[in-house]
Amino acid sequence: MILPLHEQVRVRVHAVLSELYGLTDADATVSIEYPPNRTLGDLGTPVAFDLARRLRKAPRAIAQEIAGALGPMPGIVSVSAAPNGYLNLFLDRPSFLLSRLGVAGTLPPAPVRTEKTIVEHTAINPNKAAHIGHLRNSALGDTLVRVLTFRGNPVEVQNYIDDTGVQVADVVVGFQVLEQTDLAGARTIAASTRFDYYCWDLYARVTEWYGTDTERLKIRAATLHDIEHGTEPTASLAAFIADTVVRCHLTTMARLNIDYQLLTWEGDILRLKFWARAFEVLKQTGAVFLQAEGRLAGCWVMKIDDDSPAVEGDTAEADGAGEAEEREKVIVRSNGTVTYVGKDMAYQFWKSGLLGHDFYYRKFATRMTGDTLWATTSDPALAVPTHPQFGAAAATYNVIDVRQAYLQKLLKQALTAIGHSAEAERLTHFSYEMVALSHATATELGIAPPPGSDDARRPFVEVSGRKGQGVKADDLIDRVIEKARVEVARRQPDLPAADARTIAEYIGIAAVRYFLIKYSRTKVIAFDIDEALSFEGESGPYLQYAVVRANNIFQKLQDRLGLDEASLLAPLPAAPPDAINGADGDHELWGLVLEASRLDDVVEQVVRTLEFAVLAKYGFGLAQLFNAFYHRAPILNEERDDVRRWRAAAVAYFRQQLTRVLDLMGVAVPPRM
RNA sequence: GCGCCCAUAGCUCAAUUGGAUAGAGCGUUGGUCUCCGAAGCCAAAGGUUGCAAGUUCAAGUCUUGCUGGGCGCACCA
Repeated sequence: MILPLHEQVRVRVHAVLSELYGLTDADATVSIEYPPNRTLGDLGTPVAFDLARRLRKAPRAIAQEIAGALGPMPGIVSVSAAPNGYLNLFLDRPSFLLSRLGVAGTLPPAPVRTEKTIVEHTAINPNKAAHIGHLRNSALGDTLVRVLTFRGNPVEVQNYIDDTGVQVADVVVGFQVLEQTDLAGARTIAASTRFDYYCWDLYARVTEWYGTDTERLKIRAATLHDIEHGTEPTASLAAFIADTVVRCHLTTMARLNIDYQLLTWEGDILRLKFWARAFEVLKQTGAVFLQAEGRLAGCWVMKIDDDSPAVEGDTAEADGAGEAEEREKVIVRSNGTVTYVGKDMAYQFWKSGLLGHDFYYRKFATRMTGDTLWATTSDPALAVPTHPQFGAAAATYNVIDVRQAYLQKLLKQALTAIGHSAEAERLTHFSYEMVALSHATATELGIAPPPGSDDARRPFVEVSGRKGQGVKADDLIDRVIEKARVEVARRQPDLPAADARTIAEYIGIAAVRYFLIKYSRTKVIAFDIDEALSFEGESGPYLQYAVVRANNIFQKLQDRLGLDEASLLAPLPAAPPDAINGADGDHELWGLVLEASRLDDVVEQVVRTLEFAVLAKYGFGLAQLFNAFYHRAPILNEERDDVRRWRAAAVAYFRQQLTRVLDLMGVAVPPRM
C-alpha cells in the first residue's frame, strides 16, 4: 500500500507551492512517479517542469526551492532535487516495511465506498458450448469484479441470458426438424451426452441446412415467434435448451473461478413488459417519436447524436433531408415489434434504477462461495420473497466486445435523452477486441483457409461459431490441464496421481486466465494453442512458481529451525537496518519491497484505464524481481541474523502482495508444483 | 461515404496515459543445479517506434495529413 504516501506528499507539495509562489492546487498538478532506480529516490515528481515557464526559472532551481521548503514529513527521510529538475524523495525503509507487515506502526484505513456498481459480463447465447472468445469476456469481467471489490466497491455481477433470440430458435429447429424429436427426446440426449457440445454440432448443421434453401429461414421465424409468445410445445423445448446450456456454461466458468450473483433472462424482460414501461418514458420525454414519412414511416425512432465535429457546411441544408434520415435508429418496427436495442434500453433503465419496475426472483443454483445464485423470473408462483435487492446501481459496466460499441453508445444516448445524463456518464462500455486463431492453430484444428485466398493472407484466422469452427472453452482447459499434469508427473514422479491432477488444475487455470488478461483489450488476440499451453516465461504459472518458492522458504525455516514468520519478524524494529537501507550499496531488497507496495496504485490505474494487462505485467515484474532476489540473497543459509530477518521480511511482504495479485486474476497458489 | 481501433526487436506484446537510458517473453547464441526447487537465474545479439510535418522544457504517447490492416454504421439479435 503506497497511495496514502502519495497523497501525503501531494498535499505537502501543494502547501509549499502556495507558500513559495502563491499557487493554488488548480494551478499545478503534482503527479507522483517512481524514479528509474533506487539510488535516485523512491518517489519523485516532475512538478518543477510544469512551473518552469510560469515562474521563469530553471526546473532544477524550482525543485531545489521546493526541496528546501518541504520540511520533515512522516515516513520520508530525505528529499533531493535532481540535476535534470526532478524532485525526488527517499522513504524511511524499515518503518515502511514493518508497518505494512503489521509488525510495527499503523496504516491508514482503506477508503470506504458505498455506491453500488453492476458488472454485466459473459452473456453467451444459451444454445451451444462456450468458446475461447467467450472466455476473454468472462475473464475480463470477472477480473473487473475482483478489482472493484478489492478497492471496496459493492459489486453486483450479472450474466444476461438471451433465451428468446434466433440462436436458441435455431437449435430448437435442429431438434424439431433435423432430429425429428421433442422435449422428451432432448431430455434423453441431455442425460447421456455433453449437451452443450451436442448443441454446438447441431447448431452448425442447422446453419448449413438453412444455407441450402433460404425458404427454410421461414421456419426459424415461426419458431422465434412461438418462443416469444410462449406457444407450446416450442416454448418449453426452448426453455429446456436454454436452461440446460446455461448450466453447462456455469460449470465451464466455475472451472476458471468465475461466478455470478444474478442471471437476467431476456424472456422475463419481455413477459414482464419492461419494454412497455421504458417505451412510455421514451415517448413522454420525446426521446423516441413516430416517423410519419420517408423510408422509416410508421417506425418509432430515436435520433442519433452525431458527435463528430460535423462542420456544418453552408451547403448542408440542400442535401440534408436524406442524411437526416440516416441518423435515426429504429426502436419499434412498423409492425409494432421492438428491436434488440429497445429491449436493451429497458434492461439498462432497470440497471440504472430508472424503470420503476422489478423482476421476480428465484433461486437458480448454489455459487462457489456457497451463496445462492439468483435468477430473474416472471412467474409470481416461483418468486422467492426473501431475495437481495438487485438492479438500481449508481454505476454500470457492460462487458461486451468492441463490435457492440455502436449499440452501447445508443444506450448512453437513450439515458441522456430521457433526462438522465448523470446515469449516462456512469454507464461504461467495457469493450475489448476479438479472439481469432493463429494460422498454426487453425491448421492444427483443420480449419485453415485455402492457400491463396484473402483469408489466408490475413494475420489471423477468424473463428465462426455458426460453422462450428473454433475452440471450445472446455476443450482448451482440458488440454492445458492435461499438459500441466504431464509436466507435474515428470518433475515429481513420486507424487500420487490424484495430487498431480489437483496441482495441474491450479497451474492450468493460471495459464489460461493469465493468457486472457495479458493483452491490451484493444488488441486482437491471435490465439495460439502452443503459446497458451506454455508454462515458461511470462505466464500464469511463472507467477505461481514465485509464490510457491517464497512459501517454501518459510516452510523450511519452520521445519529446520523451528522459526515461524511472526517470531522471525518480531525483533526487527530493534535490529540494525543496514540490510534494508542498502548500506553496502545494494538496494535489491528494498526495491522488492517498494515494488510490492505498489499494488494499490496499480489497482487504481487498472480501474481508471480498464486495462488489466497492467495488472498482469505488474505481477510478472514483481515475480521477476523476487526470482532475481531469491538467487542472490539466500535466507536459510545466511549467517548474519539481522540480514536474514530483513530478507525474510521482504519475502513475506512480497508473497502477501503477489498472492493478492493472483487472487485478483482469479488464480490460486498450489501448495507445491 | 461516415465513425472507432491497430501499426514499436525475427515473432507476440509492454512502456506508470506527455517524463529520466524504449523494456519483457518467445526464438537464437553462450553460461548456470554438492548450494532456500533449473516451470528458475546470468549474459550476448536484436530498434530511424509505418511515413511526413506540427505542438513544448520534454513525443512511442498529443494534433494534422498520408500508407497499410481490422471492426462497425439493418425495420438481425
